[in-house]
Amino acid sequence: MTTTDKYNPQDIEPKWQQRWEADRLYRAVVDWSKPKHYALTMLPYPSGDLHIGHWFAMTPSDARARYKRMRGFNVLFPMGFDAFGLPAENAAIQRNIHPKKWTYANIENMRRQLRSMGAMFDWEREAVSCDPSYYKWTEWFFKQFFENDLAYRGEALVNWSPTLQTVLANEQVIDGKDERTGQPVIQKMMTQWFFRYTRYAEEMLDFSRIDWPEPIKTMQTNWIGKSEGARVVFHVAAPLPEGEGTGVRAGDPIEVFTTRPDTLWGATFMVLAPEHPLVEKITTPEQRAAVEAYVEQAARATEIERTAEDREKTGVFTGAYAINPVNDERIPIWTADYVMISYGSGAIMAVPAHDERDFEFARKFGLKVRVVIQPEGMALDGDTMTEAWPHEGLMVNSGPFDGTPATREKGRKNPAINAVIDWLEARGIGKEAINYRLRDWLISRQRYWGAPIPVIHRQDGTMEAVPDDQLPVLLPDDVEFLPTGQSPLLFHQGFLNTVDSEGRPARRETDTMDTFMCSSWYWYRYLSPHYEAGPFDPEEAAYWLPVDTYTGGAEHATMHLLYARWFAKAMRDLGMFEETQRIMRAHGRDPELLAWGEPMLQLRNQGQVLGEERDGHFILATGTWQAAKLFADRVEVIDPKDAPASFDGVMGEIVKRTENILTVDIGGGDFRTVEVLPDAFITIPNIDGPCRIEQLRHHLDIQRMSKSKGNVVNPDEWVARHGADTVRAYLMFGFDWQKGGPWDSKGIQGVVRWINDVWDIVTGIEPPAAGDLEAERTLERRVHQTIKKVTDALENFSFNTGVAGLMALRNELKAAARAGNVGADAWREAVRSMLLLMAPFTPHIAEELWARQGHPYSVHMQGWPAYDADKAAEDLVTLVVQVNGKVRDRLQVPAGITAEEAERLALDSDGVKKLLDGGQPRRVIFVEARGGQEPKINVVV
RNA sequence: GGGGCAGUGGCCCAAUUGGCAGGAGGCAACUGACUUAAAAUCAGUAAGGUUGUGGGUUCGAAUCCCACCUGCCCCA
Repeated sequence: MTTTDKYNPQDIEPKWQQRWEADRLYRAVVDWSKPKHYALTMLPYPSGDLHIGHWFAMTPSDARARYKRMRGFNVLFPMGFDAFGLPAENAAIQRNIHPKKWTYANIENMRRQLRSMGAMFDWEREAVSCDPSYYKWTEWFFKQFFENDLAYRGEALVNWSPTLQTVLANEQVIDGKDERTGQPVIQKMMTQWFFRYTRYAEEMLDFSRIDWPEPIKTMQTNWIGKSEGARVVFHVAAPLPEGEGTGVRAGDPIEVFTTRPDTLWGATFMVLAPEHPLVEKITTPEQRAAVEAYVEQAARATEIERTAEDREKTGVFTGAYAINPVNDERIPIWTADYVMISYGSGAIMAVPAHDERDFEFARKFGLKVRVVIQPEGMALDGDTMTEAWPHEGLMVNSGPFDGTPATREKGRKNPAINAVIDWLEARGIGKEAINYRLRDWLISRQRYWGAPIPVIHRQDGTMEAVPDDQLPVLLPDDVEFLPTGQSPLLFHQGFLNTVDSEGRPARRETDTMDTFMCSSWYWYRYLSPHYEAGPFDPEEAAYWLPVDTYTGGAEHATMHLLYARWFAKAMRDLGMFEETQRIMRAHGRDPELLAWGEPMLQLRNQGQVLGEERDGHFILATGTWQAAKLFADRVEVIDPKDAPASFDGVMGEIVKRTENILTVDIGGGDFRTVEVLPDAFITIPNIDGPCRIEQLRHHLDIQRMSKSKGNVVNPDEWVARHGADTVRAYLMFGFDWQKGGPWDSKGIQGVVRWINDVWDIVTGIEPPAAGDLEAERTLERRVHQTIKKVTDALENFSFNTGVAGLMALRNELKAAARAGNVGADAWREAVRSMLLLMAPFTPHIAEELWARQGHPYSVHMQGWPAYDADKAAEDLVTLVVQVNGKVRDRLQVPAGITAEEAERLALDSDGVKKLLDGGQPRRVIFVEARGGQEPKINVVV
C-alpha cells in the first residue's frame, strides 16, 4: 500500500462547498419532465449557535434528500429561520440590544454554521419569518381568516400579573409567580384572538392519506380528544319561597355536556366552573361572601393543580338550585375548581355514584349519592359505597329506562346511551353531541417581537382589517424595552394611532401573533420567497406541493404538526390552492393531492442526542470536621490508584457541586458533603497553580444537554477536529436516528478510522492488472449486497445500518487489497459503487475521491448504483434445522432449495434422527429464504 | 395529572417485522508492530447472553397480548 497523501478534510471540504455553491449545484428548479421530491426539515430558531441537535436533525435528512436526487428525483431541500419569539425580547431587556439586531446577527452566524454541514440546501429559497417580506403574508393569512370567520376575538383565561398589570406568557410564569419579579400571577378571563381550530377537529382525526408515525397519530388523536354523548339543558330553579332579591332568575338555562346521558337520573347536584358567568348571577346573598372568596382563591391555582386527580376537592355551594329535566328533581348548584371553564360548557351535572371525581366531591360535602347503574352480581348502595362505579350494569331508578343494559361502549353503540339520547331528543331537553378536548387556537400575544395583527379598532368599538395595500403592518424599530412585561407597542404613539378606512382616528391592535402562526406555512414561502402577488407562486406550488418528506422532532406532535394540518385545510377551503390545482391539472398532476388538506405526506421524527456520561474528579479533601460535614481548606484531584491508605478527610468522586458545596461518593453507596472554604487550596493535575472551585469537574449522568449542566457538545469543535463528513457520518452511525441517545466522544473514532481507511483504499491501492475470478465475483457480490443494504437503509431512515454496511464493504476491500487477487477493472468498479453509495452520507470526501478516480464532476449528479439481485445472491446457504423450535443442525444447501428437498434433508440429518428416534414427525414447518435471510425448517415431534 | 417511547454482551447498536440472538457495524478489551516510553496509528485476536421482571398466545417470541419495574420525551 502506498499512500500518496493524507486525508485532510480542512482542505477538501471548503473547496467543494465553494465549488458547489458557485455552480449552483443544489439549485432546485421546476422541471415538469422529472418527478419531484420536496424534502423538508424543520427550520431552526435563530438562538445564536447551531447545536449538535440541529446536525442530528438535518444532516441525515440531507443524506436522504441527496439519495432521492441520485434516484432521479428533482429534489427541493430548502432552509430558513423561524425568527420571531420571546428569547429575542429577553435579550433586548437583559443586554440592551434590539431584538431585530440580535436576531439577524444570530441568523448570520447560523447561516455560516449551516453551510459547514455540506448540505444541499437551496439557499436561493431561504425564508426568514421576521422579514417584512415574509410576515406581510403571515398578516395576510390572518386577514383571510378574519374575513372568513376563522379568526375571532373571545374570552380566555390568561396569566395576569396584578403587579405589572399585564398578561404573561406561560414561559414567564414559574410556580404561579412571575419569573422576573417573583410576584404572584392569577388566572383571569381576558379578550384574546383565536382561530377556529375545532372547526377541523373531525377532519384532523383522519390520517388515512398520510404516512406519519403511529405515536404522532395517537398523540394527535388524544389531543383532539373526541368524546360522544349529549348536550342537556338544565334550568335554574325558582328562588326559595322566601323570595329574596337574589338576582336568580328562574328558568336561566345551564347547558351541560355529558358522555353518560344514561346516568342522568343519578345527577344529584351540578357544578359550575368558578369562572362560569352564571356563578355570580345565581349566588344567594348568604352564600355570596363564601363564593366570592372561593372564586378569588381558585384564580390563583393553575390548571395543572386543578386537574390533578389526587388533589383534595374544594368547592362552595352557591345557594341556588337547578331542575333536573329528566325527573324534575331540585338539585343544588355548587362551584368547584375541578370543573374547567375551557372544557365543554364549563358546567357539569354531577353523578357521584358513577363518576370518580363527583363521588369524591359528594362524600366530602355530604351530598346525595344515587345509584342508577346496578352491576350484575353486586348490590351498590349510594349511602355505603366506597368508590364510584363508572362501568357497565343495568339502569335502575331511571324511570322508563329501568332494566336497560349499559355497556362499556361509548356513544350510540351503548344501548343505554342510545335509548336515552333518542328520548331526550324526542322531548326536546337534550341532543346528541360531540365534544372535543381541543380548544380554539389562541394566537394573540401581548409582545413586541412577532407579526402584528393587522386590525384597526375604530372609535365606535368595531374593528376592521388593515387594507391589503397597507400590508404589512410594520413593527416599529424605535421602541424601548423596559422590564415591565408589557409590550413596547402599547407606548409607541406612532404605531398606536392610525385612521380607519373612513379617515377617522383609530387605534391599532397591539397584540402580535403566536410564532406557531409563522411556522405554520413556511414551506409554501420557500417555493417563491420573493413572490409579491401572494404567499406563494402557484406555478411553483403546482409542481412541488405537497411536501413529500418532513423530518424533525417529535416534541412538535400536538402543536406545530397539528397547526400545520389545520392551516392546509383552512387554506384549501378559502380557495388558496385553486389556481395551483388548475396548473396541476394542466400538467397532468392529480389536484386531489391538495384537496386532502394535508401539508406533508410523510413524516419521520428523530430522537434526541443526549449529553455524554462523564466521570467526576476523584478528590482528596482535607480540613476540619463539623458534625458530618467537612469544611475543606485543601482539595486535591488525584488518581484513584494513588489514593493514600489513610487520611483525615474525604476521598472519592465528585457527583454533584452546588456553589461551594460538593457531594462526594466515597464508595460503598455512601456520600459525604464537603463545603469548600473560600480561600481553599485546590489542585488539579495538568493545570498549573491553584485552581478555582469552578474548575472541579463533577459527575454527569446521561441526560439532555444544557448549558447549566455543562454537557453541551459543540459541533463546530468536532468539525474543526475531524471534518464535517466525519461528524455527519458519526451522527448517522452512532445512533438509532428515530431514538437518539448519548453522545460518545470515543465512538466517533470508528468513523474517523472508516473515513481514513476509505481515503487510503481509494488513493493508495494499486491493484494487479488481472485478478482471480472467484475473488472478483465475491467482491462483486458484496458490493451488490451493500447496494441493497444502503438503499433500504436510506429509504427507511435507518442511517446507522447504512453506514455499517459501508464499513463492512470497507473491510472487504481491505481484505481484497491485502490478498491482491482482485484485478484493476473489478477493483475500480467496486470503488466506484462505494463512492456513489457514500455520496449522501459524506458528500465532500465522496466528491474528492470521485474526482481523483478521474470520473466526471459531480458525484452528486450521478445516478444511484443499480442493484442486481443475481449478482448479490449466494450460491450455497445454510439451512437451519430446528426440532420443536430449537436449533439442532445446520446444513449447507443450494440457494433455491424447495420445501420437499429441505424436509428430506432435515429428516435425514443427525440432529433430527437422534430426537425423532425412528418415529414420525407430527408436523414439519418450512420457512423459505426471503430477503437476505436463510431458509429454516422446524420439525415438531 | 394526561399522553407517548424505550429497555438486547462492559458501552453505542443489528436482527429484513413471529423463524439460527451477532459471517451487521463500531467503541472498549487483549496481542503484536512503530516508539526510550506512552498516546496516536497500523496489523491481528478472542471473550462476552435467562433479550428489564413475571405470566400468556404459538411448532417457534427480543418481536404479539397482559401485569409490573426502570429510564427518557412531550403537553398542560
